[in-house]
Amino acid sequence: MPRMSDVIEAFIKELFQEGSYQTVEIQRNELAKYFDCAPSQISYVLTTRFTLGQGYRIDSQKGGGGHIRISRILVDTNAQAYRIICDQIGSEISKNQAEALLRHLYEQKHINVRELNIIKAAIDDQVISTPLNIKDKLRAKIMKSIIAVVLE
Amino acid sequence: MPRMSDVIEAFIKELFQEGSYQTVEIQRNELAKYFDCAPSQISYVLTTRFTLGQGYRIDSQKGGGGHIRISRILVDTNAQAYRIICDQIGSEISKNQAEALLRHLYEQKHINVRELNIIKAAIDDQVISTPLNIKDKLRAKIMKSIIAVVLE
DNA sequence: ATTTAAAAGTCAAAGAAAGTCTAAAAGGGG
DNA sequence: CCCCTTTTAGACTTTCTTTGACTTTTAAAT
Repeated sequence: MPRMSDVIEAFIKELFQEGSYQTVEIQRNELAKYFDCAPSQISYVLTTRFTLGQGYRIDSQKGGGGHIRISRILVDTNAQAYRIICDQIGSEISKNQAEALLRHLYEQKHINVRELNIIKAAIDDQVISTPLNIKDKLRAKIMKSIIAVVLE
Repeated sequence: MPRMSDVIEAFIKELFQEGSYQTVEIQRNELAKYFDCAPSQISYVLTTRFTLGQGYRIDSQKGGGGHIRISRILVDTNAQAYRIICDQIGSEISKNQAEALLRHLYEQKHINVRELNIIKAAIDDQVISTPLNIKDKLRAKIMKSIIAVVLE
């Protein structure tokens, strides 16, 4: 059973593909009706899968004729990308968030598959598990260190 | 009576056979129900029989629609090389030893400069420094995990 | 201006997985 | 037979997803 959230995520990313838009507009209730889910699930997808670190910005308007606009952000320098990503990572980051971020770096062709796998291997949950439970902190540090290299 | 764990192990390995997949996805509760055992027994089988050293990587997702993905890495030729390197690494490795090893991998053209730098970034002393002083242990785990990828 | 209705936002509870930890049971070697 | 290791079971925890009730904002209608 595929997750609804994944389906919705894929659907929205499809919209970007078609005609290679930088911006996509949706109506939350419409989309919810289309997928037969709660409107707040659309919000959930947006906040977990279309974050700044993943290269998207959301803005929206309430009220009649309201809508949600999802924009792919353009970063012109690697330094800028680095800063945004570091902000997103913060002082700790879960496996999931980290992988979402890596997927984005891959999609943007900052890293290739092999590099993707190397990095995943480095931040793997089992690998960095320690007596103290500081996995997420550790992962954040490793990620930042590596990303500095790949955006060099 | 054959051990349940062995049966489950064989079953999962069967799945790899069918169609020669490199990756197999299971649902822990499903499988447990199928074999009429505790879900945690599935976990037990995975942690004892599908370790990195045995050439597998596990990766999972909790929550609705969650699953466990088991990937087979390292086919025979490289498996041997891998074991040798792992033995060399042991349960801990200093920064210097690690870098010597990486230099060697580089000279043997198993990794390129960029990959070398990525890996160095991951095992950097500052990066993996922890409250308890388990840097070298941590580094050993990270190295082993990454090397499995680069020998793939 | 005021009201109304049509959006989107928020938050918390319920649900659906997998993970962890420990105790008990079963095997196996000496 | 006894001790040590491996296996099995189960209770409890953590993480992620889904749902729904309630709130806020705003355009349109009166």
